[in-house]
Amino acid sequence: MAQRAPEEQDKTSGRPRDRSIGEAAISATLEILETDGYFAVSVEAVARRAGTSRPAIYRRWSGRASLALAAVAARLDVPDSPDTGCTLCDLGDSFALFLAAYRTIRPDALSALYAECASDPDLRERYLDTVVAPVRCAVAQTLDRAVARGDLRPETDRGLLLDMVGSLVYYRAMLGQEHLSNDEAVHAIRILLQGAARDYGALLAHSEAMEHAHLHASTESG
Amino acid sequence: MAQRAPEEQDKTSGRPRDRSIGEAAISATLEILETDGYFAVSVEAVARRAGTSRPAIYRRWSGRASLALAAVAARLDVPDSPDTGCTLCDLGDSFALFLAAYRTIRPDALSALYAECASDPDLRERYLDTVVAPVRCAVAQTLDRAVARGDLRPETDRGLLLDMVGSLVYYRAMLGQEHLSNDEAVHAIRILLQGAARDYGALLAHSEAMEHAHLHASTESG
Amino acid sequence: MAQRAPEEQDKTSGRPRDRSIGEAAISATLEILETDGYFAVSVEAVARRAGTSRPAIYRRWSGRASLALAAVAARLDVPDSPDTGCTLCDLGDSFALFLAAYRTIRPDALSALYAECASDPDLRERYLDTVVAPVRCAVAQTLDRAVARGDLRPETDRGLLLDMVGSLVYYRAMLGQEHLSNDEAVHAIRILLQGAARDYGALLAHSEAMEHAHLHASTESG
Amino acid sequence: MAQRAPEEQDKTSGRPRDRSIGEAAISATLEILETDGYFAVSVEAVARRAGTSRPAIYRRWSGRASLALAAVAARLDVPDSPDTGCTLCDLGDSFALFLAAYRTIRPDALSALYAECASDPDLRERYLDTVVAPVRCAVAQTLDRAVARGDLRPETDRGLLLDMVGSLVYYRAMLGQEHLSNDEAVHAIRILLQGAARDYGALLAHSEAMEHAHLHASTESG
DNA sequence: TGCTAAGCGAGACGGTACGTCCCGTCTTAAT
DNA sequence: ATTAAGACGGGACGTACCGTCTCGCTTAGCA
Repeated sequence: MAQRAPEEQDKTSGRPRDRSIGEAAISATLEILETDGYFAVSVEAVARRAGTSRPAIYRRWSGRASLALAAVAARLDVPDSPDTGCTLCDLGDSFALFLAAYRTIRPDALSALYAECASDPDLRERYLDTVVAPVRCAVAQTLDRAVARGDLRPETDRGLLLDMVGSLVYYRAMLGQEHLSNDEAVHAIRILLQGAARDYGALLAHSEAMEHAHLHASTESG
Repeated sequence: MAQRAPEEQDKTSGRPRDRSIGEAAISATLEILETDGYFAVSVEAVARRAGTSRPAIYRRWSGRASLALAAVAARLDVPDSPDTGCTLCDLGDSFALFLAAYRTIRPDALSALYAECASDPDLRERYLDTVVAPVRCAVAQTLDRAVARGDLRPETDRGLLLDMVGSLVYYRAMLGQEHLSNDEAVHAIRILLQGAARDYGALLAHSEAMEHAHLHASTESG
Repeated sequence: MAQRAPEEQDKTSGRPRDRSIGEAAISATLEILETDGYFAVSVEAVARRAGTSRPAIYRRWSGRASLALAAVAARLDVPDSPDTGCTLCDLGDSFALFLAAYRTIRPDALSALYAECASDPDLRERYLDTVVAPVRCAVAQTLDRAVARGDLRPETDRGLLLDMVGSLVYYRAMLGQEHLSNDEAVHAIRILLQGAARDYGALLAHSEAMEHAHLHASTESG
Repeated sequence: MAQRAPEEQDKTSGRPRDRSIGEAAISATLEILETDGYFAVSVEAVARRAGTSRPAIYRRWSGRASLALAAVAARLDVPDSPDTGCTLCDLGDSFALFLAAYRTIRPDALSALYAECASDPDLRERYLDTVVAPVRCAVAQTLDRAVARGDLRPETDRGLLLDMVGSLVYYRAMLGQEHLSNDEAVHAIRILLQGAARDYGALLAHSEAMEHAHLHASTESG
């Protein structure tokens, strides 16, 4: 009762699905989501706006939540984890990527969508995989590399640190009137790494050197 | 279109409102919330379980969200901010209080409730005041005292630190399968204060001393 | 699963039914019936054209057949049986009344409606009562009076005679491209009464005398 | 959009149509018609029961009505008009033949089928040709012979008389709980011919003589 | 024998209409 | 004036079935 996503059509016989309907439905959903919020999204309304019929929607998704999730997933650019060699920079870039991704989605849509997904295990998993995981995953890789470089204290609970980064973004993405700003992100990273890094000063120095190198590179290439 | 809370009845004439109906409705709402989750809460269901009629509910609240919010508010014990004189202990206690408070509410109920409140400015404000503010407020006082004692670095962004604490609790309260554990809370505080404290070692020492004093006190009184 | 007709609302409490919706539905049904035929009548289409919703229709009728039957019943003027004292005239008038009544309804609507009613005993009975019975009844009274006057041969099967009159009208009303004409009706009556009357010549004479009387009356009063 | 009957395949190339599919479909239709009535007939149901697919049906008929009509046509034995030389007997035999033919078809099927055919001119014509015409035609021939013999009054409207006979059978075949009985048919003929015959007594006498001859013949041959 | 065209079963398609649920409102009678 | 009762008008639901279409294969008849 959850996915039935368009991409899953591997059937050998039968009339092939009209791809444009699925796309129109996703577009319509995103429009409604942006214009009137999650609760204005209904299979009925989406079908109407997409110029199609309810059954055509139900053939592709199991209901409102599944549809909205697909729409949000289509909107979310899943960012690749940055790898500059500098833990501080990577973390900053990770934050920036998340923020960029979530900024395309109305804050309340996320909470409403999650709320509706929460009661269905399948859907909940898809939500976490689609919306939460990419963010966590990118940060996780960054942290893994930091660990590999020996930048973090050995006793640091990586999972918790992950949550502390992720939760901050989410908190604002879901509850906030506005998303986290870049300045706030930089500040938060400082606090977290001052607490978690083996030698924050060294990281900072490295970062600044990188920045200079980058500036030089930019200057030279420019 | 939002509150119409029971306490607002100032009418001078006519049959007075039966106060027990409001109470029964709140109880019924809490029961349904715990048993079957937020989406099982409907004015219909609450009226039925409270042994009253739908219009009687609508006379007191504007709808499901308003009603559920009132119920959650009734459930949440707003904790007083602890003041032990030790920043580390205070922060730990603050965490513990929030966790205790939120633990009485199903994680998904919070996100669903917020989602529904988000579209109505009045309701949204009430939600933030009722559910979010107490947590933030208690931590804020703790942080203020820490600042007053000179325990934090001067450049620390107190608001951001506040969000980092609050968001962690919320993140887990709303998204998590389970709420934050005490161990995780302790660990998180360590990271945050190692980052934000002027001298984390001193705070730690103070805390341990307090703990010993407390242990002695307990021992002596026991 | 059949009637639930608007007139049956005797409830003591609760919001009273909006009478105009029922009327609009009947009107809409009649319009569709006339314009596009029985098969274009659907609860959906009627609700749309009546500017209301499907449930509002279902609250009043059990479905398409029931609704269409009510509409046809509203259209059919149930004629009073004529009583001129002249069997020939009465029968002629009866025919004319039926024809006038059925002429307001598309021939194919009757057969389609009956076809759909036939499978539901309740509905079938209502159909017979509403559409068929009035016609039969009026003729039956005419024949009864003829019998009372001694105008018919004693061995005549009154029920069969009734069917022979009714069937002729129905046959044309349901199957025919066009309804029975007045001339055909007069001719049919002659055939039937020549066969069934004790003394057809006397009836004819009587009828002509009546006609003259009527003409004189008309002349005198005119 | 109406017939597309199996016999119309004149294509010169390509795989020829599998004749057995058409036959299986007709059989399946008749079975469903008898067992569950007209409304249980659907292209889907027929295809399933005939062990074939929906498109295969649609290749042969335009839809349910067309299919059902073909099935009914296959069932109806078109009776030859009897010619005994006796008007009364011929008419009685004609009635009997119709009744026998229609008795093989559920009364409600006729009205439902006609109702559905009525909206499509092509189909309507086919219905009249297939179901109605044979009956009318056989009676018409009987009446023609009666006219030729001088048995009917010259002023009799032959078409109307035709309708009076046909309508009576139809009326009962379509509307009735049960078909017309033989006794009723005899009685109806008496009424009609008493009205339409030049000399009913002579016809009656002739008929009785025939009957005797027939009895004798039967006796002799038996 | 190989090609071609139309047949075939299978099954999903797009869409209409269905009959139902539940929401939030309104009316009535009674307290 | 407010209560409990309960029906109201209506938005949306999820489903059944319609008639169509696409597929991959089969099957004749023409070349």
